Amino acid sequence: MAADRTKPVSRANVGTKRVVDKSAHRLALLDATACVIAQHGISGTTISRIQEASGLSRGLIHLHFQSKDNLIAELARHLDAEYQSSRKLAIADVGTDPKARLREIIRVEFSTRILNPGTNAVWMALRSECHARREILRDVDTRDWSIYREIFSCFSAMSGPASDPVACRRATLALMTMLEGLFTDLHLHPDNFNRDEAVKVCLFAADALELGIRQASGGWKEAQPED
Amino acid sequence: MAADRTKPVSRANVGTKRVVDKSAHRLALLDATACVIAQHGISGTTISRIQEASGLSRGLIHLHFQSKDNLIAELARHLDAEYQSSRKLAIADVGTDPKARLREIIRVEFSTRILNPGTNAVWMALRSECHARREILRDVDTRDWSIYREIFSCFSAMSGPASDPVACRRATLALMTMLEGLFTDLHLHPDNFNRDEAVKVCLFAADALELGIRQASGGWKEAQPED
DNA sequence: ATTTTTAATGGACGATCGTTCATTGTCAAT
DNA sequence: ATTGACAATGAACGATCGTCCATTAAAAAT
Repeated sequence: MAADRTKPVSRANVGTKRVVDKSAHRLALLDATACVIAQHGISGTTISRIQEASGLSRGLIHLHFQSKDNLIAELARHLDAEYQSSRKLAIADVGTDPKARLREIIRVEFSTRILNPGTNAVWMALRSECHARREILRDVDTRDWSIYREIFSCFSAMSGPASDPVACRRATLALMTMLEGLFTDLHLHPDNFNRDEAVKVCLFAADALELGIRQASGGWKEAQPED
Repeated sequence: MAADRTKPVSRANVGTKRVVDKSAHRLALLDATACVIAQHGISGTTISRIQEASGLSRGLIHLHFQSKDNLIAELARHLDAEYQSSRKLAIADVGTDPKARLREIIRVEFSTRILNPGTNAVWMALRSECHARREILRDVDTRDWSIYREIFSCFSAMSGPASDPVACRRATLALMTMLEGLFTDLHLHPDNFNRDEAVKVCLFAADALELGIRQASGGWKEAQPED
């Protein structure tokens, strides 16, 4: 038994029950914070309310996160990471057909996993404060520009080899900002918002934008070779 | 002179120098509040900071507005009224040609009078809190749906008499949500944002959406009668 | 010239804010 | 069984919050 002493004890407690509980508390606090922000707005978000919503003790908040500001910054990081992984997982096994890919990219953005009134309200709140809290800017930045490259390549591929890159760029920005605007709509009208109709609006716009790219790329004759 | 006594004194002091000063202070406070929100976020907006930004006395805030919450609600009303009147004035003398009208509607939304980083940040902040502050919901609601009717009628007229109303509706929503999304972009990237390019993206999308409506309305033959 | 009315001031109030820290509870190692 | 390490607690702190109100200043009415 004394031989164990030679071990550096290695700090590798990771995996014990304790550690699990700790990270569970961490998640519970992040979740509670999100709930409070969604319900009371960022200006009504206080440590007391977060404590109440989480059911955990007051001091725990400063044990896991050092300050309230840091808690909010970590929430931004957490939400961004969750959004990114959810999205990438959801579109991982879609084929290479650009039209099908674009449809799926749009559909996924409106899936309940990614877009729901609660989470969306938190995104809006964090974004509105991005200048007062510089550290969250990267995490709330239009949900990452990786989606830009994906949509751009879809439009490029859909519109044929001679597609005008400027037109593709504008179509991509148009669709991306549409998604943003629809999220705002959901935030303002959580009860009236119709997911299916929102998807249809996007799909209609995607088709229209493809037509726009084709026209901008000059001529219609060779524009529909494989349709 | 004594005869004046018979007058009910009529409380019609409106127009005196006093009243003018009063409303000037009111505007100064609203402006200062907007600046503080834009700079510090809604969670960093305090009476002290508003006082400091306005240069007026502390008690004045509660003299003009009864409470901080009411001050913010009045700011929402004020900004909405200013946006509405600016917009209507700007597109008042545009002709009836639907394409020209639509172009002007878009152009006006990105005019510095209506869209600037400071005001836009306040819109974002107020919107994010619309559920915690129900009284401002009407004023921050996607900048009024009057713009919906205008864009819809433009698309309808542009796409010919047989245009599919469902397609027109979707195109209108697409363009409106694009505007929303571009405002979010300006908020997140006030330095990178390019007004002219934003307008071009919208105009490109408007053209594309017109094509989309035409296609959805069935056939191309009679769709371009006057083009 | 005097009174009345109203705008404006800013010090002070209690409440609540975010944070700290001495203490307690709970496992793992000995 | 005892010890050491760390998670967890919540009472208490000073700071700042939004608000109130006694007081002053200034204009209007007499």
